[in-house]
Amino acid sequence: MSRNDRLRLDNQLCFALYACAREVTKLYRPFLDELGLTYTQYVTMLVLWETDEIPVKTLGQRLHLDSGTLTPLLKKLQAAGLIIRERNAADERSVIVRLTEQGRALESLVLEIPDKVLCQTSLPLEELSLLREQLHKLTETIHQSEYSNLD
Amino acid sequence: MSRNDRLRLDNQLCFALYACAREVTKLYRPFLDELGLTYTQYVTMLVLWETDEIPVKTLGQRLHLDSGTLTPLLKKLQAAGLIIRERNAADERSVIVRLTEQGRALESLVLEIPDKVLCQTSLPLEELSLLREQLHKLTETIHQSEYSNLD
DNA sequence: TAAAATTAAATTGTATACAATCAATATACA
DNA sequence: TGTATATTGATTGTATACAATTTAATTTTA
Repeated sequence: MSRNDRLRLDNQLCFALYACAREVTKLYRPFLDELGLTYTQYVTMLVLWETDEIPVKTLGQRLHLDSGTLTPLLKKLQAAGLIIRERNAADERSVIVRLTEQGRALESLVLEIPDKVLCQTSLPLEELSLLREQLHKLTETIHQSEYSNLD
Repeated sequence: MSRNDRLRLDNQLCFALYACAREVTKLYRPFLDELGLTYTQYVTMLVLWETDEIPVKTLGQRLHLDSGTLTPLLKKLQAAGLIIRERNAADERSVIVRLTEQGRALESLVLEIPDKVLCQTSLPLEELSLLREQLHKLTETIHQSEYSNLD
């Protein structure tokens, strides 16, 4: 690749990711708006539906988000009646997030959303699945290299 | 895929994109910090190095960003002396963004960054290139479907 | 075991994102 | 021509992201 081409926006993997992530997120918005959830709140709920009673720390590791993002977001979910936050009695430094009945019930209203969104991409399921695996791999590799940089 | 699996975070293409995009962006931060640029400011500069003297509107289409994001960002780039913003004399509704000498000079300091970042992903170039193409395709498909929804 | 180091959240400050609205300008067309 | 419509940026308000710092609790260690 020539010196010039290397900086072309369309040759940047980072920009392809950045733009694509935002476009896909936009597809979720109309569905999530109906439920009063933002996209980040939605993925947070996905984790909680998988693993209830989880420390903020673990939630952050799962979502690649820190407390600066999660604390205000979780306060909003709590204000909406979907979760409860309480200190871990065994270790008061830790805050445990727990679903309310209402929070648990919301899962059934969300079940169809991923399919509806994927349909709009009009790509074969297999291709989407492959893409997802490649992204996981890349994310993991980067994450590993970040940890190894802590030496 | 079972009813349960469909909502698993790790099965969501959207989350794979969302997390991966943020991880890759983080790889740029140390390099961009040295130059006093944020990631969004960096991709904005990439467009300007390709196409100088561009309306805000076109810049937004290229970056998939609207004026709510671009206006304050461009004011910061102007304050940093990298660009000039001026109304188009031929159409006063439009604002033209133009590089300063300093803005143009910055390109040479950025040339090596993409390679340095990609190295850290330790993926074969060919694989990265394929991934980029798939993302472009997906982004375009979504974008098209958004336009067709305007009926 | 008391001081030092570590850990987990919360807080603070800066910079996006983006929907919704507004204001200025330009265009269409009756 | 004169007005309705459309276009372009700017503004406002809400919600992330994330670095850096602070606070409180726990663990390590001299």
